[in-house]
Amino acid sequence: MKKKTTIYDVAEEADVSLATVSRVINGSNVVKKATRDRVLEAIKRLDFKPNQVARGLATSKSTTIAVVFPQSIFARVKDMIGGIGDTGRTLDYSLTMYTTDELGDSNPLEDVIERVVKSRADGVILFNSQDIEKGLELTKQYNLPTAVIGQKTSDDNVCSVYVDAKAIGYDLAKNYLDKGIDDILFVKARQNLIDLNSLHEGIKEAFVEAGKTFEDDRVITTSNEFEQAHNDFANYLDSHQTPRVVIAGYDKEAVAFVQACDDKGVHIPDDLEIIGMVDSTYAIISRPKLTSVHLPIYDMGAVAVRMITKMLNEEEIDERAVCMKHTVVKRDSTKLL
Amino acid sequence: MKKKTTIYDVAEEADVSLATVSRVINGSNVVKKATRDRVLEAIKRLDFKPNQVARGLATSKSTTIAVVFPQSIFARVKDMIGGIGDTGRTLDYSLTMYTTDELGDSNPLEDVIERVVKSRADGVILFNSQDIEKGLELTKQYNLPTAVIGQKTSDDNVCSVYVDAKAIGYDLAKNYLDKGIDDILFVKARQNLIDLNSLHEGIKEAFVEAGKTFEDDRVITTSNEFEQAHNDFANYLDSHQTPRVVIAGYDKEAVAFVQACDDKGVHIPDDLEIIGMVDSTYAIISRPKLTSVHLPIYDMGAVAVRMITKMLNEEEIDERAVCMKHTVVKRDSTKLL
DNA sequence: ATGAAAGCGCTAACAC
DNA sequence: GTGTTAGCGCTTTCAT
Repeated sequence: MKKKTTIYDVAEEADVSLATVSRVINGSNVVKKATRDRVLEAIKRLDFKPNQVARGLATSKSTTIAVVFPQSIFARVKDMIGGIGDTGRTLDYSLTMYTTDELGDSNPLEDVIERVVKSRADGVILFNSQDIEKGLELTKQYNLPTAVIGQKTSDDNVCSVYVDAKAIGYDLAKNYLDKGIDDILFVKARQNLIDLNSLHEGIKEAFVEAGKTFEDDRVITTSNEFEQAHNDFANYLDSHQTPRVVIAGYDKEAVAFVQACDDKGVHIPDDLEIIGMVDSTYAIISRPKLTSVHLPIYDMGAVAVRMITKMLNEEEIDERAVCMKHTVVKRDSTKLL
Repeated sequence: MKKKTTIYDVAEEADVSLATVSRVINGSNVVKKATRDRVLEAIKRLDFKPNQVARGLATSKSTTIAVVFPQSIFARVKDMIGGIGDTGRTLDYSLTMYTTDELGDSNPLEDVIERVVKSRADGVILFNSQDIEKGLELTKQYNLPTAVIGQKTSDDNVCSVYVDAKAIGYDLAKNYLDKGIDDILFVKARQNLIDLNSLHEGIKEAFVEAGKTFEDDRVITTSNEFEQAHNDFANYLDSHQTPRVVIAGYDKEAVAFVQACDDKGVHIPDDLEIIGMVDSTYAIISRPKLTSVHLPIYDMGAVAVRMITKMLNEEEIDERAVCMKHTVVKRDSTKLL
């Protein structure tokens, strides 16, 4: 294992001091052109790659952002990974990946954040989840710049990117209420991109405005596991009157509901209309194709990274909680929308 | 922003030298119990977190493994991320995430590896892809321990985890050939977990053994984009005789084919049998449910990390290319399997 | 415009 | 057992 070439080697090769080499690689413009060229050439000749670790120690910055993922989210966020990855690369930040598991028992968010702190990441990206509050407390305590995806929050050290979940719920419910339909079922499934509690609030609000109430028994909470969800829905349909409209927290569960309807001979969209969320491949695969709330996933990831870097560079931040625009993509599972 | 507490602070607080503190946090067993306790207490009192960056500089190790992902893979590997994440955590390695895009043009693997080298990761995990050879050349050149997922390779500095794609192709084809069916179509789609070229080889081999040849026009290459694939298949069915068996490189494409059949009134599995790969949620969502080749995704991720750490610690490695067992999960899209 | 030297926070010889 | 000290590879004053 041949030793890595260091800044000293380059300095010697170019016959300058290491300070000058440092200046060149950091783009300082005080270096004379001739000298700079000589250094650049030496760098090339020796295939020198500055050691980020040493640089990190010297500057007390790691140019690293930690991304903490609920493991389950991967299936639905490939585009977001794209946004995060591309932006990190563009801004020259490394991304360290931390996973938390579904239930958060064996590897709670708090432990993960401890790790992040030890790693000296400059900032961290968190996803909306049950235990995010505890996480935010910790990042505040460590003064760790934080971006939250999927939930509106802000603080001294935290920014967020989210979609207006309340409006989604409100608009959807109001649309049907206006048409005299109040027979709505809300399928709550674990979801880290849309704050389902707010969405629930929105539905309730629309009902109140219409002089009605959205009862708690119009909410069904289910598993993220397809067959399990499918089962739950089949049971539901067996034991309840078929609702007229289903608002599902995530496309996958919407598809499960569609299939349960299919099994029971409930026709979509004539007997029942259903709306999914996220607008993932599941929405397109479904038969009938799913009407779904589209989220600007890629951009949300990109914005999250950008916000963190702004906090790090103490750039002006006009909005610490950025609301991204969602759109409802109408397909074949609705007709009165 | 209050300054982080360092090993010096702890040393002072505990009234020992920093060397002793270092010994304590590194679990050296030469420290007297009383001293150790005093140090431990000071660490707790000051909430000291050793700086991994400084440690990395001092040891010339980053205890970091870089994971390079084709961005597209995320949707299908959440379990693998689980395996990688859990194992990394257990072994106390950080994981740095690098994404490459679909086409590899704007962010070629080579550039990513340059970044990895700069970051001083101890090792790197790569996925099977078109341009992996160039990547391996580079990691060899930099003497960077590498684990490849999804393709059999090995070298001085590289290990791999893979499934026997050739056997998958061979077994599947042979099964039908033995039953007198040679009307097989192979759907090739981009896939980073199974080496589709080897799979193709396997099919060919079974044909040769049966005294036949598997013609090149029995292979259809398609997009990873669902609607596009669906379209391609619809066109195919319109312009060709309907095959008896379809082997699809990935479940999503298999589902697209199923729907194309559905549109044309081709009955599955009576008229046409179809087999998917990976055994993802798509296989279960499909109607009829898809027979699919199941991969031990989580374990593949875990093994990849473990192999790298073995290389790093110069542990004995009995097998540098580990073949994982796949299984065929029979569901409703086949009947003669 | 360039060099010398003092850190950044930690590990690991080497002393005692 | 514990302390002293020399690095690890780089950035950044401060001189020159």
